[in-house]
Amino acid sequence: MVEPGATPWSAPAPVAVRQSSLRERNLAAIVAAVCRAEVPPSRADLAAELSMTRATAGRLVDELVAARVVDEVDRSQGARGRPAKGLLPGTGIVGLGLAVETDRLLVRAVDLRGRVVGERVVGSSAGDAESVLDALAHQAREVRRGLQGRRLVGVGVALPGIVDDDGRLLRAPNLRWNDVDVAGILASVGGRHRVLVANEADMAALVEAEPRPGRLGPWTDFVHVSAAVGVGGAIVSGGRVVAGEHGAAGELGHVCVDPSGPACGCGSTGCLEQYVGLRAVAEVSGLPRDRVATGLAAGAAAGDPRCVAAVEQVTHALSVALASVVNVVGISSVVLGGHLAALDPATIEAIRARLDARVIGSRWKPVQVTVARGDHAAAATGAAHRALADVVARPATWV
Amino acid sequence: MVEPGATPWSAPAPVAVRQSSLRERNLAAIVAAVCRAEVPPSRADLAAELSMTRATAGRLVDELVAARVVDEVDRSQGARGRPAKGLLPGTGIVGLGLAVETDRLLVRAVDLRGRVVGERVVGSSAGDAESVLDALAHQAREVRRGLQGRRLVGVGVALPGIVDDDGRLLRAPNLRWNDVDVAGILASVGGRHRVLVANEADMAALVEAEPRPGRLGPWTDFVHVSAAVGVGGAIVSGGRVVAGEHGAAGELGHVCVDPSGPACGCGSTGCLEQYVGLRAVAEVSGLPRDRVATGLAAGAAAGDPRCVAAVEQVTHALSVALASVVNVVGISSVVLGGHLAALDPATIEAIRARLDARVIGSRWKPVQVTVARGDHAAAATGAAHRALADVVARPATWV
DNA sequence: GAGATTAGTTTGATGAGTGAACTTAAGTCG
DNA sequence: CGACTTAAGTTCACTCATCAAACTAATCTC
Repeated sequence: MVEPGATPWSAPAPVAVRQSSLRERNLAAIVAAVCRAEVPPSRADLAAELSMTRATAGRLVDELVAARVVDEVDRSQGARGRPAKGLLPGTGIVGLGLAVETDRLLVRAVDLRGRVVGERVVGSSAGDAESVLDALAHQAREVRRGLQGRRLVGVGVALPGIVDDDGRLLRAPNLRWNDVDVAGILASVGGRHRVLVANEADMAALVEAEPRPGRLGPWTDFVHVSAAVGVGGAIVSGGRVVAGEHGAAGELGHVCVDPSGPACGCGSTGCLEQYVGLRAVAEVSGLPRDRVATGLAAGAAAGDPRCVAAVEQVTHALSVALASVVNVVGISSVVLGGHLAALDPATIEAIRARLDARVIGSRWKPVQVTVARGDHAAAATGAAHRALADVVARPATWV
Repeated sequence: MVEPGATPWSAPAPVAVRQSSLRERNLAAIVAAVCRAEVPPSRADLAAELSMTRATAGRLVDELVAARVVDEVDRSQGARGRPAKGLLPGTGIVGLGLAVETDRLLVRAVDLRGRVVGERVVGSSAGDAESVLDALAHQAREVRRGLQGRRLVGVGVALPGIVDDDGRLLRAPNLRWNDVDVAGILASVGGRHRVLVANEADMAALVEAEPRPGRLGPWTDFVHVSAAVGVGGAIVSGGRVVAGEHGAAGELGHVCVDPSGPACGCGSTGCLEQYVGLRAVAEVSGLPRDRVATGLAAGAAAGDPRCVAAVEQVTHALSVALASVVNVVGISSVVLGGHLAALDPATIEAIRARLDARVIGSRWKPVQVTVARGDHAAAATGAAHRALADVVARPATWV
């Protein structure tokens, strides 16, 4: 996953900054502050928080209001002095999120406040990439038509596979797609906007990190496991999804649990996916695939021996694989998503305890394990957030 | 490892930027450009490269020259026009790097050009932390005394253990130290400068990424394995060492190779360290510990069955453990250091090939495996670089 | 030695933020 | 009810870093 502005982190700017960069920077600071605020701040609040003068804050906010990136609302409360006008992320700015899942196509339009302002979900007829993506594009255009004068600022696409920097899907085993130019095929949906393509696990993790655009959730550093037929993952550090060289970071499904374990489609043996993927869990537990999420914990609680065995297998494999991950990336919170989000608290605690035993740093900071918030369209929401992230990061281009 | 203050320019600034930030930023851009240049650039070269005007470049360079952060040199070559004055990183700026190893204490003074301008190596009498660190501080003061008017800008300390953000060594199994306030004990060495403490693997990786301060080496994204009695590691992305929440990232030694393997001191089982650490390799190969680096490859080549077995064990364990790491962090280059740097090319290739088979992204980007440059004081050099990094990142505070 | 060429410097203009004074729109209190 | 207090927002002159362009300096070429 590539960052919006792509000037990496804090690297010494490769090129000089000029006066206009100052303004861009401060516009971004204001948008970020408005997005993360719990209550709508006034211009004066922003000036104090960002240690700029009221004059500057006022001028910049005026520009943002004109561009509809922030909205003014009445904040009539019985305070002394001239009443402040509260500022909120603009509802006139929306991002479009698209997702291809193994059996569904999703489109979501989300505004800067994180509200869903348009949605479509359709079952996908398995088929070749071109026709499935055409169907998706059609749905997206329908959602776009319903936006009623709101400003579309970008399109994100979440895919269950490995994606390169140019928006090409290199490989999606569970879709049986190889080397598909997704960004190119969907370009028409974005109009003049770039179509941002990324792995669904990264997109889902984005929502976990930022439940609303520009507003960090309770977790800013965690490893996100998103389990379905395939097991993916993402590493989030400081509220940002960590990319690998080719956006290939976070392939948790292929961390080795046991080198003498079963062969995996990836060419290796004993991969995590072979223990906790939907296919494996369904087989061991005897549950049909679409009942695993809802039925596994209940089955185990009821004493069904196959369900108990499946839960034990999941617990064991996750604790081994995640311990390696936590030791390597030094991030000690884990969020479980997909069908793993339905595990019961006792199992979660068992995983946590076994992880603690294997993690070298747990003595100073115990490992935390939680489950993802239940959003049936996390990846699509994340894709929309991804599109909106550009406005939050560089509002100057939208003013 | 924590970044030097660095207000990231690209991340949403938590606070407004003002005119002076512009200057700070552009000073940093110039220093970075001077450091990474292959030939000493002129003011005009810098202006062109950074797309600022010659006027601006000239003024900022003048300030840096006055502060001795960059030096002017004659660049008399038969070119037309007024001869340019070349610019090089200043030799008047030095960082001090300290390292505690299991049997040695090292101190190195390095200038901004990456030249060693002072060094001391002494054997360490095993002892309690306080007395060992006092001895180290004494050596450091001696080196500092020999700096002859150069400006000391910081002190870095490399330690074989886990370190927290405040410069406390939490745990160093191979030194048998626990919870030592290293930064506090060594504060006198730094004078008014902060003492920057980090894991030796991170410091060594820094030198691999940046052979000279501010100048990236051939690898900017890699996983660095530093093997000795303990096995540590560091993840370098974009030329920067990735920190975990508590600088605990990169604990490669405790990635699980086989959950049913031997117990490890960390409380887990089958950790990489139990297969490729100096202790394990010495035992399997029958070589004395201090001969492992030099004798292992030779022994295996000569057909010694114990050495062959040791090499096979190392090959197997590294390929399993590193595959997980590469899949998780999405970085496909691996640099082997410590006694692993002495493995012969055939073994390196065998590790590479087995890794390729296990890495999900290898189809698009084959895994690369190389060995570290042989620097007997990599950690101390890295610590000195770490101290100098602050000048490169924020020269304005030194002007 | 005149001319060409490029490095570096000087000078005034521009744009963005600062500080302080000013205006506006409430609530408070006699 | 009207004067006073309080705080938000606005205006305006000022500062500072960069830009643009003219100018000076030093060397090579012919």
